[in-house]
Amino acid sequence: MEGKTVAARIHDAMHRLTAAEKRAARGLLANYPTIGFAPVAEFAAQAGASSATVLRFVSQLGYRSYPDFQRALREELDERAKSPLQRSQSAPPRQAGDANFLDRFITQSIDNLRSSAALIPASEFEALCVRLAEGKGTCYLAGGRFTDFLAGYLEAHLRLVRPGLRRLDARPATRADQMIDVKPGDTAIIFDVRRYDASLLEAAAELAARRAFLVLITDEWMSPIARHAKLVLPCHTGLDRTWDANGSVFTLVEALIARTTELAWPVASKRISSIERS
Amino acid sequence: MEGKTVAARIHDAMHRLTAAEKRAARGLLANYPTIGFAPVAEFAAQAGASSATVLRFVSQLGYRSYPDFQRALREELDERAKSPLQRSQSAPPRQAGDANFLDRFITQSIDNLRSSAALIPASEFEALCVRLAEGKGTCYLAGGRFTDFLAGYLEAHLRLVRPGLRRLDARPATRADQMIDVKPGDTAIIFDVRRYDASLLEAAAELAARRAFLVLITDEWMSPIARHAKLVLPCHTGLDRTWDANGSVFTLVEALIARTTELAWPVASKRISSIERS
DNA sequence: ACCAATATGGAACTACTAGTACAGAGTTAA
DNA sequence: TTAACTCTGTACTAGTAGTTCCATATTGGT
Repeated sequence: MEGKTVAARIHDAMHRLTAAEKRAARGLLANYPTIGFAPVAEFAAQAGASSATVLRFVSQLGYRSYPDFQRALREELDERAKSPLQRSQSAPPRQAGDANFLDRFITQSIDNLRSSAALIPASEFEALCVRLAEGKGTCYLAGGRFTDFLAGYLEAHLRLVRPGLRRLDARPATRADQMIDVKPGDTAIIFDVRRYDASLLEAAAELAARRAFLVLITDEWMSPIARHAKLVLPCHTGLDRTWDANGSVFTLVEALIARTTELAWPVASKRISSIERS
Repeated sequence: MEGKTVAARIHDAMHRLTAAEKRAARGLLANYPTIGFAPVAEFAAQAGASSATVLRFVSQLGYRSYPDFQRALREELDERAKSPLQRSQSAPPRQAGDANFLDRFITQSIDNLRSSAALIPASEFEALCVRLAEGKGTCYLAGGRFTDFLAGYLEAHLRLVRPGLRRLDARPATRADQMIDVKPGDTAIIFDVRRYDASLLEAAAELAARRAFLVLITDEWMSPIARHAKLVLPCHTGLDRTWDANGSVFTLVEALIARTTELAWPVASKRISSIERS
C-alpha cells in the first residue's frame, strides 16, 4: 500500500467511490497532479464537488489527511523527475554487444548539459569568474576521490591566468598545516559530488571558519557543503541508475576557464607568453 | 512580469538575494518544483533556512504571498504538462550582454558532443572496452600537459575494474625506465590533442616498437601519433574561441569507463566491493 | 409511492500555517 | 576594537485551511 502511486490508488478505489467522489477522482486525473496541490476548496470547485466530498475521496484512497495526500503527490512527482528512467521508454536497457552504447551515453550527457544550463544561475557563474580573474589573494582548490582530477585540470589552466593558486589535500592528516595560511578573503573552490566526502566537509567547515570565500561545485543533489558556501554551482549529473556522469561538471570547469581567461586577458596575455617562452 | 516562470525569476533575482535567501533559492532549484508545494516550514527545513527567510525569498521573487507563489508554481506545472512538445524546460532566460556566456559555451559543447558521436566508430569504441574489460596484460596511460588529468581520471576508475594499470610519464628523462617492462600485447592509451606534444610522440613510437597495442584518443585534427596506433578515437573539440573544449573527450572517457565496467561486471563487482570495504 | 439507507453540501469548529515583529547574531567599515 | 548596519532565526499573532457534524437531498428497494 505504501509504494503505490496516487493514480494507481484511484484506479483501484474507483469502484467503491460514490458519484460525487468519482467527480473528484476524474477532476484529479484530468489535470494530474497539479490540482492536488491546490487547497481543498479549489480542488472541490474545479471538480464540481464540495470540500467535504474531496476530503472523503482522499480518505477513500487511504490517506489519513489532505496534507498527507499532498505529501504523497509531492514525493511521487519528485520520484518521476529524478529517476532518469522516464526516458528509458525509448531506450532498451543494456543489450549485450550494444553497438549504440556510445550514442546513448552521449545523448544522456547532452541532456545533462541542458539541465545544468538551467540549473546554474548565470550570476553565480559570472561572479566566480570575475573573482578569479581579479587574481587577488590565494585560491585554494580541492576535490574528492574522482573530482580531484577536475580540480587539477582547473588549476593547470588557471595557472596561466593568475598567481596564488594552491591545491588542497582534504585528508585530515595533511590538512591542518595547509590551512594555516588561509586568510579572510581568500577563495576556495571545492568539488563535491556524491558520494559526498566527509573529510571534504570538514575541510570546508574549517575554511568557512577562517572566512574564506567558499565556492562549491556539486551535483543536483547538493553536497552538504552548500551550507558553508558563498557560491554554489550545481550541475546535473544523473544518468541511469548505475553511475553518474561528470561530463557536465567538466564542461562547467572549461567554461569557467574560458570566461575567466577572457576577463583577465589584459593581464593574462603577458603571463601566458612569458610562460610559453620558458 | 506575469508570464515569467518561477525559475526565471529566481535567476533574475539571484544577485540581490542574501546568503540565506540563496540557500532557499538553491533548495528550490535542486528539486524543482516539488518543494515549493510543501508548507513553508518544510521548505525551509529542507533548504537549511528559517521559515521567515523563505517568506522573504518568495517576496523577493515578486509574489505577494506564499499561496500566491504556490499558485504560480501550479499554473506553470500545468502549462508544461499540457503542451507536450514544449517539454524542453531548458529555455533559461538570461540577461543581455555576456550574461549568457555559459549558455553559449554549453550549446557549443553540445555541438561538439554530437559531432563526436558521428566521428567515433562504434566498433573501435567497443573493441577498446572489450580489451580493457578482459584485463589481460598491463595497460599504460599517458597524456599531455592538460589531457594528463583525463588519463588520471580514467586510471582512477579503471582501477576499480581491473589490475595492471600504470601511469606513464612522457617526459624524456623518466621515460626510459618506465618502458623497460612493456611487453608485446600490452595496451597503451595515449591522450593527445593539439597542441600536440613532441615527447608524447616519441613515447608512442617507442611503445609501438615494443609491440604494445596502441590506442590514441585525439581531436578531429588527428595527432601524428595516429600513424603508430592500432585504434584511434577522435573527438570533436573545436570551439570558435581562443581555446578548444575537451568536454567531449572527457565524456568519451566516461563512456569508456561505463561500458568497460558493464562488460567486466562479473569480475569487477567483487573487486569493487573488496576495495570499498578497505 | 413510501420508507430506509446512503450520499451530499453547508456551516461551525479546530488546528495549523502563513505572516510579523523583534532581538540577537553576524558582517562591514571606521 | 568599536559602532552601525544588515541579516537571520525565534516567538508570537492573525488568518486561513482542513476537518467534523448535521440537516437536506438523493437513491434504491419494497
